[in-house]
Amino acid sequence: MAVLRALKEAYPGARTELKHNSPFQLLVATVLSAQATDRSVNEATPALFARFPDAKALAEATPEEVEPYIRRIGLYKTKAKNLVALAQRLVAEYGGEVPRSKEALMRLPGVGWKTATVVLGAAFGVPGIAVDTHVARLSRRLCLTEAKRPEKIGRDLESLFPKEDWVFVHHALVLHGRYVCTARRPRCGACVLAPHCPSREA
DNA sequence: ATCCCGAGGG
DNA sequence: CCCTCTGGAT
Repeated sequence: MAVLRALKEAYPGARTELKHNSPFQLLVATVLSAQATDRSVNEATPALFARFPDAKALAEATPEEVEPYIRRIGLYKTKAKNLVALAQRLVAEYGGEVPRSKEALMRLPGVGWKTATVVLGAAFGVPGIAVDTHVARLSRRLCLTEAKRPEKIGRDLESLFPKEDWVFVHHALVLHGRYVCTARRPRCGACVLAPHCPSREA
């Protein structure tokens, strides 16, 4: 598929830009990234992970202790409460490790379908195309789907690309959405996908 | 459908 | 000022 070839050339080895040193840290960073820029998350997590390096450390904290580290990310009260509860459940139910099934991940507070799919792919190499605001927007513009629900968009995309490329496609579309096919003023003149895009602007 | 929410861009 | 940012829970 032409879109896949263009993405591979433009974003070779695309992967998450969220700073992390373990599956636990990736899970926390991904929860924090909801409705936030990865930049704001990456500015907060070094200090957060220095103070709470693993699930055990975070499980012993209170939400009020966590809030100052993540306040500038936004939605901080909900996220602080979710992260502490999440860490406590990792310790209580999974020996402090991150579970490797989507069902188990989605039972954790603050973790929905998108976050679970991202963590499985990025941390454990489980194939899947997570659909966030960028992937949804680009899929619409490229007319790769007509669906609106993220799970359905994901299934449509997975039917279009080889399974071994699913995780790459997710990250490449996110990067392309972040830097080129932006929500407000897409830079169609600099877009490697423009030849294949029905929505391109002159 | 609504709420959570700070920060940067246009 | 308004829109957007790798959403999830109610």
